[in-house]
Amino acid sequence: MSEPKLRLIEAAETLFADRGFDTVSVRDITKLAKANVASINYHFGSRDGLLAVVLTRYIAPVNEERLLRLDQAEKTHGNKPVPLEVIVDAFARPLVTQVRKSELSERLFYKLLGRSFAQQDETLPHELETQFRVIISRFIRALAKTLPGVPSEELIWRLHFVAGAMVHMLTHGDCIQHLTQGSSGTPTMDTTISRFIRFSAAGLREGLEAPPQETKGPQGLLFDF
Amino acid sequence: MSEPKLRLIEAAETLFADRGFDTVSVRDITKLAKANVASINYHFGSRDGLLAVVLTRYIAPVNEERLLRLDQAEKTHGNKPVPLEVIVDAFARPLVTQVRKSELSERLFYKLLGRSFAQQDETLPHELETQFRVIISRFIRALAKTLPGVPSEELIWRLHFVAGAMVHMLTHGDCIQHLTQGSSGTPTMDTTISRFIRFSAAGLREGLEAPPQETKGPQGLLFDF
DNA sequence: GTCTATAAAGTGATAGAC
DNA sequence: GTCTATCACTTTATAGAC
Repeated sequence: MSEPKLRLIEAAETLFADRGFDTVSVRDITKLAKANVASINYHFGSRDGLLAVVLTRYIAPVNEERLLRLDQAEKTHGNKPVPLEVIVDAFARPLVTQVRKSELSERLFYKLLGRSFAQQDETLPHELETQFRVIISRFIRALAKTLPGVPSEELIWRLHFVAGAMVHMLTHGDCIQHLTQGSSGTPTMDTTISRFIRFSAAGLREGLEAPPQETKGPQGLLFDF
Repeated sequence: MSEPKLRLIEAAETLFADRGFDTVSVRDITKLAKANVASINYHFGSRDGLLAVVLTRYIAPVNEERLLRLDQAEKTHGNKPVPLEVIVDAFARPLVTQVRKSELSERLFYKLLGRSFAQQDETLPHELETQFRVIISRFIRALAKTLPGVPSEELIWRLHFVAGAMVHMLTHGDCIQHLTQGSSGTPTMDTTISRFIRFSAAGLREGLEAPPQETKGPQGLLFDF
């Protein structure tokens, strides 16, 4: 990847994260990247071409890592169901690991991904739409194994509630952090994700009796939230 | 309110709900409303003036009803803590009651409110920003009474997870409904809200032991989810 | 209140020189 | 690959006739 091309991508990421995908112009991006106005069309064909690159760049690795972690968790647990906390962890943890591989600040990275996950219209590259379908069906399958009594329609809704909570955490995280700050120093995304996992797992588990002693083994051990 | 002015508002609601707040032009709106291009500036001063009206029109009543329902619930429960399901119901149920008072279709109404709740930048009218702050602190207070062991920082995050799940339910409800449909007829928003309430209450309750007999009275009775 | 015409600025994209 | 100049179009807003 040529250096100016990368500069355009990074400028676009910054502006899209900050102001949304619709209100940033080609001129805004080229100005921030100190490139000339024609460069976006030269390198990406169009503004939409650049947007597709930006949308895909971090989400694709996150989605890959989600599937990898879920596979790994299922291998670890043999034919026993994977604990809900582990499933949600596989869903959310890749955000934290991928932010470290990026050049963006934590704040911008999370905003960008939050906006991308919330995206629904035809702007979304076909590749990502497919990925999301795979992710959903794959995680639903894992959830169904852990929660055999819950109908799949119910599971689908619950997974989307989890996804919604995650998107909101990403897009509003800085405001919320600002609201709560002062009480206990600077919370990092790690503690936030822990909160998120505990909340989501409890919501997913809803309706089940508190795990009695005999099922506590597979569900409660080896897990330190 | 003059009739053409109302037509402009309703056209704007339809288009904003469908395509978002940024990509709809004054011309799109006046065309759909069969009004003159200058009419928006005449009636609302500017495009932003109309947007502020649209944003406030349904959210303000929803927020008022939220507070009313929560007050009512606390009165009903005397000095006992309000069950989590009742608190979440007060938070979400106004969506269903207000959709009936609107002229919009259910689908558009929910999309519009979802987009409005997700809004965060300076576009948000100052009045709404204040309302949201009141709502959050009021519901946090109620939650703190029901969950005395949970630190307020944790409660704030959990309430925002609930809000995020709600926004996602509103904005993606039609897609999700489409995904799950076929298995059990046409789910209405009422059943979806029930799912949402059960999920959210369980997430909020996380960490507490399953309510033993002596606390089951105030928490479990008179409630039919 | 309604309408046309138009101002003033911004938009994405491209031709063509270097 | 880079850059300027420019095209064709859209944007919000407004002046001024009716």
